[in-house]
Amino acid sequence: MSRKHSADDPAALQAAVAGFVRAFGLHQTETTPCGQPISVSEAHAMGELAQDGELRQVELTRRLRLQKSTVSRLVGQLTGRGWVERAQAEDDGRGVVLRLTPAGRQAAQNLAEARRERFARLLDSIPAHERAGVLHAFDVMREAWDGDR
Amino acid sequence: MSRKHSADDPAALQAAVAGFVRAFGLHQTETTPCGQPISVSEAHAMGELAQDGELRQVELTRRLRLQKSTVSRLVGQLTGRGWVERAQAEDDGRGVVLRLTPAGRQAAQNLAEARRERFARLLDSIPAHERAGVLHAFDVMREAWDGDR
DNA sequence: ACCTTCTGGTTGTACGGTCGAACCATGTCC
DNA sequence: GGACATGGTTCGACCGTACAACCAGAAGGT
Repeated sequence: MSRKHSADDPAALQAAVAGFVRAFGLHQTETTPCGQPISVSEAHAMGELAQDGELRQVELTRRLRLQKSTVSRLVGQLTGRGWVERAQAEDDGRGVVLRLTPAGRQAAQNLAEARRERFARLLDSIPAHERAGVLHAFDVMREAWDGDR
Repeated sequence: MSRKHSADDPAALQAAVAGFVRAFGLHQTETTPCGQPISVSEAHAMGELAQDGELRQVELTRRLRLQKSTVSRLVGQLTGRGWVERAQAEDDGRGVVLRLTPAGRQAAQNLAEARRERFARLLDSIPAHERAGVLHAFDVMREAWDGDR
């Protein structure tokens, strides 16, 4: 596929990442790569909430790496859908605690299922002997990126 | 980082990809992950043009996986910056051929350099023995994604 | 030749995600 | 108690993308 490139050539890595990004359609904002009618950030937010049960809004902001204003609006949309409810933090009068409603839990489950199916199909297309390596690679990349940013 | 997960668990792959996407800040539209003051799509377009020298607009559309209207506007911006010029295709009266201007070539070179530096730093943060694997992983992912979409 | 259909591009319109700044309330520290 | 920091909200703006309508040139059939 890619032209001759050593593994130590930055251009090779760049090309590989760029290809991946484009293929996944990560610049298309209003649809999740898995085809769900929900924005990527919303999907991520739902994932975090489903996983943690309860989450401080500021913590969600940190995890999503967005501005607090953006997250505020984002959460507003999710509550608008009836998926999330806000509550006052007990230990901090300023804080907002986010929690999934029953409908939200259902939605998160559906999202997770769709995602699981999509990724299961994807996984099927990855030769079995490559899987562990691929998985590992993304972790390595994320850590490396965080490490020197 | 992630909890115990087998390499055959779709959720593991999903989590790995999600983490990577967020870490790279791919939702920030008007800055390239490398910190350049240019949109991701513009950067990709410049890369393609620099690589091919000449490119039919429709081909660029295909490679960037965008709508033709979006690309038309995108190209308009690049010509506005004086980086790209449009010409009539010789073999097709409808077609538009895109070419970098000298300034565009310079800009592309600067972008490439910034990208190279960023990825070189990133590469430095990746243990040497992981590099080939990481590189390979992105290719595998892209192919797998294309394969069953 | 003519008509139809397809294809490459452009323009208008709308939508939606993100940011920055201004502002408020609460917590924290000296 | 005053100064500063922190968590949230609201407002205004920007920009990338999609969809639809439209146009002009190409391709193919009759």
